[in-house]
Amino acid sequence: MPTQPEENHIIAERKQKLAELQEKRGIAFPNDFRVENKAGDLQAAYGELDKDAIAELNITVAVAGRVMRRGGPFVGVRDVTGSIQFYMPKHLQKESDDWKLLDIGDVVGVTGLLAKSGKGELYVNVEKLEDMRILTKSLRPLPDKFHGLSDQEMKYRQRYVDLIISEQTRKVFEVRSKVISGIRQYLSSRSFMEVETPMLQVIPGGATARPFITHHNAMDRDLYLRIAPELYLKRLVVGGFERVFEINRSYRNEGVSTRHNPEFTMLEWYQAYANYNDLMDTTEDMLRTLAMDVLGTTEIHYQGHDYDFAQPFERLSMFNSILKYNEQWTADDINTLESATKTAQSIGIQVQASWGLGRVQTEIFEETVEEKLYGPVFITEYPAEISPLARRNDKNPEITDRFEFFLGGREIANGFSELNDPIDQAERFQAQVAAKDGGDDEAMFYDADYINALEYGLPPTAGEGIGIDRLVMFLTDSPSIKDVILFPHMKPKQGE
RNA sequence: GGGUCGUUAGCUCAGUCGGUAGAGCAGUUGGCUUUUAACCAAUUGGUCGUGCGUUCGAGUCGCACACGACCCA
Repeated sequence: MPTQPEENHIIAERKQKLAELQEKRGIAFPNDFRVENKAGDLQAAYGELDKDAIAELNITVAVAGRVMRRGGPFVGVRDVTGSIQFYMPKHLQKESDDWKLLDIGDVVGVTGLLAKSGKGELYVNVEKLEDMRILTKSLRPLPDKFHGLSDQEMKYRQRYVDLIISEQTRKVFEVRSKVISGIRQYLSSRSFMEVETPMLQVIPGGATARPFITHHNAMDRDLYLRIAPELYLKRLVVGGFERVFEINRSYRNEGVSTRHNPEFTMLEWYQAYANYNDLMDTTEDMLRTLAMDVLGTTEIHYQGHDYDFAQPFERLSMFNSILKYNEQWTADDINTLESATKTAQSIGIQVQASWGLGRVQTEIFEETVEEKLYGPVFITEYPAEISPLARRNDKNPEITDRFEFFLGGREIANGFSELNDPIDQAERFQAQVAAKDGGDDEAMFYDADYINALEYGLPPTAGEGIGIDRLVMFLTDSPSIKDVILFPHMKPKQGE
């Protein structure tokens, strides 16, 4: 496994340089430099002017950043907004300790006159010895300036190095930040209130998933990390906050893959006096708005396929989607428990005796349809059997007013009209408990306080969750969830 | 959990049939001084992921393990 050693000759040399800085300047890590200008602002304001025009302006600037490139007397410096170079005249090179001890990777503060080189690049012309200072000596060499970091493992484990080196990586996380602030803005402007609900829960609810267990020492009892905020958010709607949302982490004790990280970020929002059709409309509008605001276009390229959010999103029932993507079957093959079981078994699904028609259809759907759903598409009419928190459809109580939203063959969102009948909800919890007792460790717990809340009366409400990580993957053309999480889960290395 | 591939200098990578460990970048020294992956000359730098085995001899062959990537469940 590739790892940087504690020490090598380059690190030893740089430590020696740091000691010299300490000796010659007294202070090795100064913190008195005042940044007056950002590189990106200077490029935007003066980058287009010609050499003489800039000289006439006679502007003194003070910039700071990390040294990324050295070319003789010219040194490229990057700050959070962009890059600019400084020029160190020959006579100062001979006198300046900071210059002699300078390495790529050091953080410098530079003051001088703004100028433009013969090649048309802006630079800061250093004129006095004290105007080029090493602010932070970097002891570790940066990766190859041309090839960068190609080792995926090091990119994930040492993200700080990846961020220093890779413009592409910085861009991904800038998009992520804009997506999240864009969602906040979108919902806030529509009178949704942002709230925070417990991550440490006595009864983990709101999803079918295995939770992480942790321990509270003072109470001497186990607690669960939440698998979803759903049941708490609906308690708030009971309390009268008619529109609430939360963007935060949930935790699921599952395997790690290109689509799963044990901790992931979800948006959930709940709206009283709305139903699942309203949610689909909102989802469509929100994603369209986000794409425009964050990427500046509704046309998105993801892993070899093109998508256009300007077009209406497809809506298709689960039942019809199975037929659409499996032309060899007719409705009769999947519309009774007997025929659907036969169909499921024909494609290798091990049908359990306890499964009803809805569960069997869902398994067929997941096996044969999901990965083909490039979308954007809403799959609707999820069976009640696998939707223990969703409202039953008025015409067909076997299905619910629920949908899942797919992009690029992946589930991105899940929304439904909320089940607000406390008696039905209690029965469905009991069915989940029975499944749990039967060995399904993803089944839900019985949450008596949630039933209590429903008994006070949950207004007719619709709620939805969107996986932010997967959405950001899509918007940044990232193949792995690890690419959109700053510090993704990695196995500890031996000895850690 | 299974399969395939990968792990060699700080970084990016070569390494033939099993026979003294290589390059570019970075570093060091000197030169050059309006460069644009700066250039010129010289030069330093290695637990070949870890362990065991086969062999006179292993970066190379075998087995096990660790971590990662991809695919499958």
